Amino acid sequence: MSVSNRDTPINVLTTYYDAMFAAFGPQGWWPARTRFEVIVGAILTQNTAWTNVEAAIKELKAAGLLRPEAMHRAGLAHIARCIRSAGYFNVKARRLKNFTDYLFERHGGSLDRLFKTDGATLRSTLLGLNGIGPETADSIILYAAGKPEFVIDAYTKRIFSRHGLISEAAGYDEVKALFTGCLPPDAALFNEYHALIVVTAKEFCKSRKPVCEACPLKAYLGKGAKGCL
DNA sequence: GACCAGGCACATC
DNA sequence: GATGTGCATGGT
Repeated sequence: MSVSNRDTPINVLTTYYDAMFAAFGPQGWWPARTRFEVIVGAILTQNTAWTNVEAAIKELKAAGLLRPEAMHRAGLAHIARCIRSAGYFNVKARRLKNFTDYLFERHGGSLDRLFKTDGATLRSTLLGLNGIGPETADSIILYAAGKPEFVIDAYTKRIFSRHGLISEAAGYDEVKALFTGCLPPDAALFNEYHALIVVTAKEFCKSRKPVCEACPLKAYLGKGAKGCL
């Protein structure tokens, strides 16, 4: 199958999905055991490599803080010590606590109760919390609550701007509109699509080569594209 | 030793 | 509204 500039955006997005899925198969994200761990990971991975987040989550687990009530009771300094490896540890400790404070003050500490609200209300609620921006909110809604919000991250912007499908300067909502305007609001589809973008980018987009030979999206780089870098 | 990694809030203009 | 800056560790 080929993609050209004359293709409709929906055809392009479908083709890209198929190519990445053929290369990597179903991802079944998020890489976490519980919904709370998804939320913690979403905050800790802000501007941070996932390997550093994994070490921090391991520390939190060892300290028994990977449960909402335990983290809610814990001191900021204790949390910060545990998440040191994830960087920005003072900022992120505050952000984690902001979330659990809200969860206990408004929902009795119950994620079930928090996630019972509809997607749009949940999103504006999360965005109102200090430390939760668009990407973190959408990650929580999609991967912890299981509701269809498409997640836009640095990988998504990088791949799709390199391929000429969005402007390099496009903002979060603009990029998100490309996906939500073309794809049905299906949480399972959004889950797989974003996960496939991340694994593809991690595998190939860090290469210091103009074109990554084995990249599943290599064939779809436009003729005017400068290459993967 | 520089550069980068699945952001976000806040100050300033 | 757009732009700049602080936050910080660990891998390449």
